[in-house]
Amino acid sequence: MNTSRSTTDDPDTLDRVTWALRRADLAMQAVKEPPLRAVGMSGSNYAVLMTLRTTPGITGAELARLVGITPQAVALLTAKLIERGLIERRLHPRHRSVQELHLTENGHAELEKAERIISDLERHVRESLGPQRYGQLRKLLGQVIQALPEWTPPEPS
Amino acid sequence: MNTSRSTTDDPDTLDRVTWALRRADLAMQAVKEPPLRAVGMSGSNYAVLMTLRTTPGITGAELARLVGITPQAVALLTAKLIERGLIERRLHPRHRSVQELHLTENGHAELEKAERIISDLERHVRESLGPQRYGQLRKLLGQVIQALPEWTPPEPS
DNA sequence: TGATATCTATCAAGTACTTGATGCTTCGCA
DNA sequence: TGCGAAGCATCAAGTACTTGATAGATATCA
Repeated sequence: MNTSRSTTDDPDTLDRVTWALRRADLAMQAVKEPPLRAVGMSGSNYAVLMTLRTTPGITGAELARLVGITPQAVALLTAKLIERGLIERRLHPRHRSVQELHLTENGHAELEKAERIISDLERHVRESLGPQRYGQLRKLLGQVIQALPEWTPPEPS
Repeated sequence: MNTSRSTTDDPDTLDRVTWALRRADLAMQAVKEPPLRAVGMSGSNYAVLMTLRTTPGITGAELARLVGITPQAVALLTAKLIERGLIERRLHPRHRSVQELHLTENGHAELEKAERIISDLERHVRESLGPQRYGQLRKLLGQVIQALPEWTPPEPS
């Protein structure tokens, strides 16, 4: 728990947004993983269920792209979640081999437990920053997400 | 390459900073991993070398905490980096069994190749956001990193 | 000085992914 | 209508970590 040294937080490195973003996400994972595990939900599980809630009926491949993992990994994850009865597969109306993924009733309930933890963390961040800067950060992150895909790596000189 | 659908970017989910942060880092990883690999450097490698540059003489355990992985994982990573001649171990002045990690001459040079890529990405983000908002984002992320460890998870009601 | 606690490194075994390759199904087009 | 291209799912094998446990070295304090 002592990050007091925090040598990586010196201006030289943190003045890069790319690095600050990485470190911030890392710190976020570090604090939210343990309580999530306590309610039986890993970070990946949460990401999958959360995505499934906002985009019901998504296919495995689409899910993979959104969460940032491979289709194979999705297959493994979903298999376990189906076994636990948190999600279910239905037939796709057009494609027969493709299968839609949906949250079950139980899945919604379990997700809600995790949500209580995350929204408390969210509240803490908002109160630490204040509503003004909290809103700014939210907006700026959205803009970064939009801007990133436009980038093309430089030619090796 | 088509993230045109982007269903997870809707206001309902992205209005959470915790989620936006995750997605932004994911998107960042997605664009920077391929070019980094092209110069023979994985994301973990880069993080290790970068941390070692700003904090020379760090121990494996300290490195593990800063990068957010286990000491065992550090041992595996460093073993390969030593084999490639990018870093080296020296004896710790006080503890005999503890070993300091340092970047080699070669390591600095290789890191520089990766740096060219990252700083180009950094430039793109800065130009997309504009200097004003870029600076804000940098500052806000720093504040989030500081605020996170203070949080304690809620009691299960 | 010597017992206890702490921090380091590392071995062993398991888990969560990855890259690579294949078959099936639908779609666009001649 | 039939051919080729593209997208989805899944099998197999390898890699990058993880949790769990152990041993050695130093600091703390009675």
